[in-house]
Amino acid sequence: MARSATTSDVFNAIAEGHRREILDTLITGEKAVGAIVTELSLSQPQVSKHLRVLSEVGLVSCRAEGRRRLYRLEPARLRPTHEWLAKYEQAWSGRLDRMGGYLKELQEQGEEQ
Amino acid sequence: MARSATTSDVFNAIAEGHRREILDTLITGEKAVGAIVTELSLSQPQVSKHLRVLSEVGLVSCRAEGRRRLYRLEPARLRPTHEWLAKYEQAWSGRLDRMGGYLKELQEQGEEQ
DNA sequence: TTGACATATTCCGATATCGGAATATGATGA
DNA sequence: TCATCATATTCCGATATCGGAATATGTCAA
Repeated sequence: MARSATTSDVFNAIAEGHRREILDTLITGEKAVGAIVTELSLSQPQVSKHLRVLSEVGLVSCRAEGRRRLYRLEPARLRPTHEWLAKYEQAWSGRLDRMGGYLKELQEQGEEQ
Repeated sequence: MARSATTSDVFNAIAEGHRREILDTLITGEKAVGAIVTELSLSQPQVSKHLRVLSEVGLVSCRAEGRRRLYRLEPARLRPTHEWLAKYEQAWSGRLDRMGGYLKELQEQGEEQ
């Protein structure tokens, strides 16, 4: 066996720096491929390939507008990753009153607004 | 050029499932290599190699006790990753009212229970 | 239809990865 | 010292990865 496919899970998808930059770029809203190419100074095929990976993992979605394709962030897909990390937040913030606590926080965050 | 080294940053280090399991295992406290091997049913060299990667990235530290080596979590190293994700939390929790209707859906899911 | 534009795909080479098997290192206790 | 336990390292093969170059697909406008 060898390494697991990047295309199969979010953790691997965001392990790539350029892909993270692309996601960062999409925070402000939908963008065409060309816009990303310009903004990040990457090659067009490079961007298309990264977008494909992000798309397969569900981190972005795409709609066609004329001959352009607009990609949009799907931030909800990052939630499990964020929750995985949240467990450790407890550890570094010093609150060690065990699990259960972080679940409440997540819940509160959801209701918060 | 090819892919960037796993050993060089936290994102790549935690992209591997087994390494995440090892970190999860260490949440409760220091553990010897053998204990991890038993707990996760991985081979000993496999665990040692993953620990090496985690160690090089600073996600774990190590101290010797007799002939055993006790590894300990260094959760602070996860903080930048957590912060990178936190930006997106805004997006899925609905505070970015620039985003469309799917945010409301997520919001409802959060309040739902 | 044709040509220009926007994006996606394919082919490729160099390199990294993971896991297994075997072996090396290192500490302990008899 | 020697045998044993605990861990680390090396060598290896199969496979995935990223980026570049070239090319294919698809859409518009004249």
